Amino acid sequence: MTKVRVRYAPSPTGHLHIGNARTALFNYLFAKHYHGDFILRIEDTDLERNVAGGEESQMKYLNWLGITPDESPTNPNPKYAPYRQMERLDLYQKYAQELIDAGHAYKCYCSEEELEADYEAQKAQGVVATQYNRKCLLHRSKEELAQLDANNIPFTIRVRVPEQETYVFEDMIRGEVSFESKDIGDWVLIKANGIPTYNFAVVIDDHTMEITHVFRGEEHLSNTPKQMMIYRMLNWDTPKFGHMTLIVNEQRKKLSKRDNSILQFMSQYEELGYLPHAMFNFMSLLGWSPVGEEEIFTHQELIEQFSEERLSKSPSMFDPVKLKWINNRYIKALSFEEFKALTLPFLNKAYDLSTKSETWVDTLLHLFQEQCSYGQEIVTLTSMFFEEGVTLENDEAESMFALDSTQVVAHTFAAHRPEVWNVDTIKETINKVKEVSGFKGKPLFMGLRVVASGKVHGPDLASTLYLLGEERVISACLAR
RNA sequence: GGCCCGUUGGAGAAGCGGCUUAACUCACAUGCCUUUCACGCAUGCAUUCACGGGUUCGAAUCCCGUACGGGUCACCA
Repeated sequence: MTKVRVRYAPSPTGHLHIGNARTALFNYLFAKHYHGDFILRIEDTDLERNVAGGEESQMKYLNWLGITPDESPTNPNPKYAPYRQMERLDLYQKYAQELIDAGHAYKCYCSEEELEADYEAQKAQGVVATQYNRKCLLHRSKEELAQLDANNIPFTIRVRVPEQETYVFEDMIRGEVSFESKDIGDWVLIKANGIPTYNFAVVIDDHTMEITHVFRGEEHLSNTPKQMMIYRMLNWDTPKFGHMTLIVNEQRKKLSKRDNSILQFMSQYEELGYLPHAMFNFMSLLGWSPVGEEEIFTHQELIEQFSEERLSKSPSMFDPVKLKWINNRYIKALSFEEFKALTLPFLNKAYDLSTKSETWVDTLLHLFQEQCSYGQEIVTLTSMFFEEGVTLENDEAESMFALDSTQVVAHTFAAHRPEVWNVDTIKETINKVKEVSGFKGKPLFMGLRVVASGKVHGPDLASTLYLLGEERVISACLAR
């Protein structure tokens, strides 16, 4: 069997998007599972949408995720280089000319205005799936075409779509899929500016780079017959295709980059303090499922377990709750030092820590590692320790606060306040309160908690009181 | 509208003709543990797989139709 070669081919139009990242991930997993190569190719033929730094950003976040290309623009294999389409223009021209010579393609001098007018006319007649009317193939004389050419009228190169051909392929995910050539109009191979369209360039590149398998989003399914016809005309073998499910939002709509209700870029998750391995793990579950019951996997396990046969056909919903859950699992597994390195910058940015001791900060961080689901969450998780005063959070807190036992417990605590304020002495004091007041369990713990913090839930009580600070806790107790 | 794809619990999702009286995960509920909370652990949560028909001894799984949802129809990728 020939070596597996797959590619991820983004256009450098922005940051790495979750959909693209997942495409890259599955291609990578597939390649590594079969000990093949994963190639990064840049499809920069849309000059208007290219953004400066787009390519670097793609690489940066691929790298962040731990997806390392075996070949890329910055790490080329001379046999296949270059890896940017704009550097391969000669190649596309060469094959376009070959197709013209063979009668499979022709020059089209129709202007955009003409085309638009024609599409409008077709629509007026009730045609919804408009196609090019083949004016330049059928309805212009040789003389007219020569004249247009002599006048340097800009032209595109269109493929002459064969009559009555059927394009059947065995999709690695969907099984047999077929399309009819009559449903496809003569499409553009080379744009008027001399740059190839995606559907043409991708064929030339995949073939010349010896790509064996192509995993891409479902939105490319209907591009496949267009590409297949080029493979046929050039007498090339097609790679194997696998069309992955769309990632949809809660409204079951394809994730749109303009949809702000969901964070969709790797950069955003990095900024929020999500862990790359958790993202990697989460995305692997978007349209793929493992064999067993476990859902948490390392890189290596994912590579070993990955199988294209377990790729799903139905759309997968992007579930931020599950992402948080997975990320929390990874955060729990962090060493305290790692957790601190992750969260401290967020804390520092949000609050003034200059008056706090290192012990105080460490105690705080220790307390929340279990429940923290992403770096920045530490800010909201710990907000009560940076606020002035106490606000009862809800009805439950209010009724707890109102209990007589609560008053007794609070005053007893204040009366027996420890000489030195730390977690151990506070624990001793709580026990002292138990002895003196006779209250234990819920009335004791909840009472103190609600008086000091206004909340009925929270981390370990002694640590909470310690962090809240002696002055605040005692004055709150006395005020009750 | 043409073409293509999908439809399993509150959510994700397994299932590929009998081992399924439908895994697993999240969420939710209850119990245990913990002097409180959280963590953890245990248990519960679809008599049913969009709907209708068919094939079969047997169907969530195969076939046909209907409904609903989605994708795509560019000189974008």
